[in-house]
Amino acid sequence: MDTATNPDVPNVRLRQAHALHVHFSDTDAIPFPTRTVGRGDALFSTGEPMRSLYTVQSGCFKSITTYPGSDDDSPPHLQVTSFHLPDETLGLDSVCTGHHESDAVALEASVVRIMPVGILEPLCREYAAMQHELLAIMSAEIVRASRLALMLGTMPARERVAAFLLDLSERVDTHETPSEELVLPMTRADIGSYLGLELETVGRMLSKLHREGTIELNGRQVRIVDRAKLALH
Amino acid sequence: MDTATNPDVPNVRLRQAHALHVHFSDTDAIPFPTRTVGRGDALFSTGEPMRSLYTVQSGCFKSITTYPGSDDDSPPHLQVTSFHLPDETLGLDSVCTGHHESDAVALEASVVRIMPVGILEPLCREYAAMQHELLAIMSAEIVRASRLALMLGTMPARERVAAFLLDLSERVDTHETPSEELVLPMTRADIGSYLGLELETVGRMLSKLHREGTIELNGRQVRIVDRAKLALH
DNA sequence: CGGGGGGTTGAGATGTCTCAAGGGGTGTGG
DNA sequence: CCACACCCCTTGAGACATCTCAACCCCCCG
Repeated sequence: MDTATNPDVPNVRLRQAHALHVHFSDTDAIPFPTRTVGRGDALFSTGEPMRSLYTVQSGCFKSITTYPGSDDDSPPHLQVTSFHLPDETLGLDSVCTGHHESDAVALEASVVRIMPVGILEPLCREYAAMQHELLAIMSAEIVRASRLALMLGTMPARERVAAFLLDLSERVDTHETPSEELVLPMTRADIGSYLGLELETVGRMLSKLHREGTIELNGRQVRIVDRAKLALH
Repeated sequence: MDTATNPDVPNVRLRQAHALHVHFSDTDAIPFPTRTVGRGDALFSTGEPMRSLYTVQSGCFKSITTYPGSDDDSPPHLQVTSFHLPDETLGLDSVCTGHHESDAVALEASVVRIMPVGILEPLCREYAAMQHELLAIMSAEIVRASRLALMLGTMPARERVAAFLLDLSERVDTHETPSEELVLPMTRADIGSYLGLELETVGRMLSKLHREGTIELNGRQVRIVDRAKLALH
């Protein structure tokens, strides 16, 4: 069942073992409809019945999970659980209950491809490769979420921010080589929520990395100067 | 695609929306082989090729994820990413790469049912309900991992321990009603690793809950006295 | 020109970690 | 049967990282 070698399943494209993002290569040919979402608008919201899976074509999204406050009047916990760049799939957390378990909000004007489940599941039953792809995507998502949990559980703030930058830079690469130049589409608060830090802490760590010469920093513009040092702590 | 109402998919059994654990009800009838694992032994280890999925029949496992240390000589990060009680499924993180991404270690003498993927995938293609179950289980796992990440990112130590106890008590219930009495099969260090805390902190929080009368505590024996108060912080 | 969102930086409060000591089981070998 | 070692757990005290609160800046937009 090795996706790299199994001749029965040639179409799973793992972007990078590291980044753990995949997309449906088979579906590229199928003329699924698209939808445009404005900055700050929700593609879907928690509790809505799931109708489709979505693949980002352009733009960027954040997924927000709500956890009911311990008591009724206390504010519920909120957290950004993932960011979704082009070619990545949204909505996988909803398969188990049939309802979305998170909000998907566009960080900028974005376009998604809509893959209705009514079409997807029969397709999967018919084509082994397709079924395997869907399973692989979901499995990758499990690993991704576990990695995040691990990071939140074990790494200090500085390493979290560094790892975040590295992960992002590897995911935005359109060519084979990761790009050193990136523009963060999200706020410090979004990053902090994702990393389990306060926005001030995120800012401080970015500033520190800047002062040390590991990155260049200008608002949301980041340039990775010393990738090795970034990975090395 | 609502698992509760869709007549095409009657067999998904969600134990509780909260616990987010499911099992293959269809496969109960199939005489899959079993395997016995001794306390402390690994059911599988990171990097091994995946051959099967496993369902716990009796006993308990922990999944350990390894994250390579930032530099080569520093010790790698380790974290317990989940515990697996009877009826729960192990090995789902390996579908994407075809290799196990974690170690599964028995916390006590345990028995698992072995479901070879070579049998499982064709089965899924043939039976819509089966396919849907597998997808639902994996999706549930995504939500579970995201919840864990959320908890690690936002909750203070005390709430983490409380949530852990509640989650466990809901998962061990063999009857309809959650049991107030539970025996923790794992060490404080295991719990701490899972919750992103040090073992001393876990112990202190348990002691504090005990002093407040929220739980009774005697080593690994826990009795939930005031479930409401436990949930309420 | 005023307002609001996003970002930076500082200083004190606080929660968790670290280090350390000691107690209770259990298994093993003398 | 005892002695010892080892593992697990508990508790304390100080160190440290991050959070909290606050002030200020910039920029964009109405």
